[in-house]
Amino acid sequence: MPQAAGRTEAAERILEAAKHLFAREGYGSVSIRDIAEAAGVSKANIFHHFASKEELYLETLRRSCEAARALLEAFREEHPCPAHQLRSFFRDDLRQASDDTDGSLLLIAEGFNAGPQRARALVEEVFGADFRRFTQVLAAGQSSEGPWRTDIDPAVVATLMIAANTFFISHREVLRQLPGVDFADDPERYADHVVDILLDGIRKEA
Amino acid sequence: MPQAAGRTEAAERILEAAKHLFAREGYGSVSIRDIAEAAGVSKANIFHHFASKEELYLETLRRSCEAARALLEAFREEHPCPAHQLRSFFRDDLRQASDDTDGSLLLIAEGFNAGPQRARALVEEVFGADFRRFTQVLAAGQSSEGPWRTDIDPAVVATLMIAANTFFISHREVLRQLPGVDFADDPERYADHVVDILLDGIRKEA
DNA sequence: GTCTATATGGAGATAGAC
DNA sequence: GTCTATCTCCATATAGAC
Repeated sequence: MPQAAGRTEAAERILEAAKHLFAREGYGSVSIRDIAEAAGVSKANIFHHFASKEELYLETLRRSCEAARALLEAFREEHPCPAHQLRSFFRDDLRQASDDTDGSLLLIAEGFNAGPQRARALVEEVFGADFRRFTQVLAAGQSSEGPWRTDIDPAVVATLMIAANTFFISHREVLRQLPGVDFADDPERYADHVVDILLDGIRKEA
Repeated sequence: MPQAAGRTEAAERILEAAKHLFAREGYGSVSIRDIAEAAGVSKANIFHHFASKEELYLETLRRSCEAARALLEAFREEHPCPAHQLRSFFRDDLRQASDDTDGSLLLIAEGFNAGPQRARALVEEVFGADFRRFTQVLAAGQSSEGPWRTDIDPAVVATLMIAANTFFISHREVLRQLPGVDFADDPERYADHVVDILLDGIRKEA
């Protein structure tokens, strides 16, 4: 029962196991033996399907990129009110990341301290689309007669949202341990809180 | 010329090299040989000073924790206005992280997808103190007659600030590649933009 | 304290039978 | 396509001379 990209069923299991292990342990800490055991195949079988460990890793990365993009497309939904749009976008963003935690961790880890080449590729493949989505709705809200201040840099707000998402996904357990945090397992509540703050700030209306 | 904790000069060089490599490449991808070459000593010498690779890693981690805490203490400075305090705290936070990028990367990577044990230790050693600093100034600003809204959860704001810091440090190169981002190499400008948004939000004053 | 030399195991990868 | 058996190399770690 071959899968999507013409992969055999075993190859799929290998990719699944590899993705999970790479995401959780990191490339260097995962051995082919680990992956073989998790996937229920022999080591040699992995090299039959993939040229090298590096190639296997890159394939999991490619798939996670594709999945992220596909989910992003799926969530697209327009709404006239910019504030509503921002909230809906950010909720989607967190939901997508939560729906594919391993894939998200893989992408975040890949961007972690990456060099220019890898960072550029990542931005082109995933972060950039997300970022643009945010800056576009922000720019819309700032257009003439829009409801938002024009002295705020949309890039900063978009960065803040991506940072909020990234931290929530990659440091979940740290979040759980922080005193007074009761939203570590409720992405939607977290998302709403964050958007509330971004919209109106913490200062009282004069 | 022995250093602080009674370490010999070579042990210090080893720790320096290990910290840098672990921070940049990740534990699993760094070999004792790599560290030995970077430090200019033999492999055996490393095992003379440190019981194992794991122990060496843990020592770099301990030191980064200490350094982070020391820097945090050093920056402490009170100011009557909560908004000023928040800004000053967040600037300090980013400056501290920038001043010891390797140490910060080490701590962030350690928190990345950590299990409960490691996450708890990290929160007790570093993230917790930072988090508390933020929530305290927030709570102060929310006290009766304080200038801030009381319907905002201080924990969310603190999380947002730590997320903003973490992302800035660990995904710097991604930031550089994002379109319209001109603050990737200017922590203070980034910090000020972020605090401006947190204080007043992006919505126009009605 | 520092080194060279070495032990031992596991890594990534290949050969070849089925 | 899948396996067992094997190759080679490099990993962590130790022994022992200086």
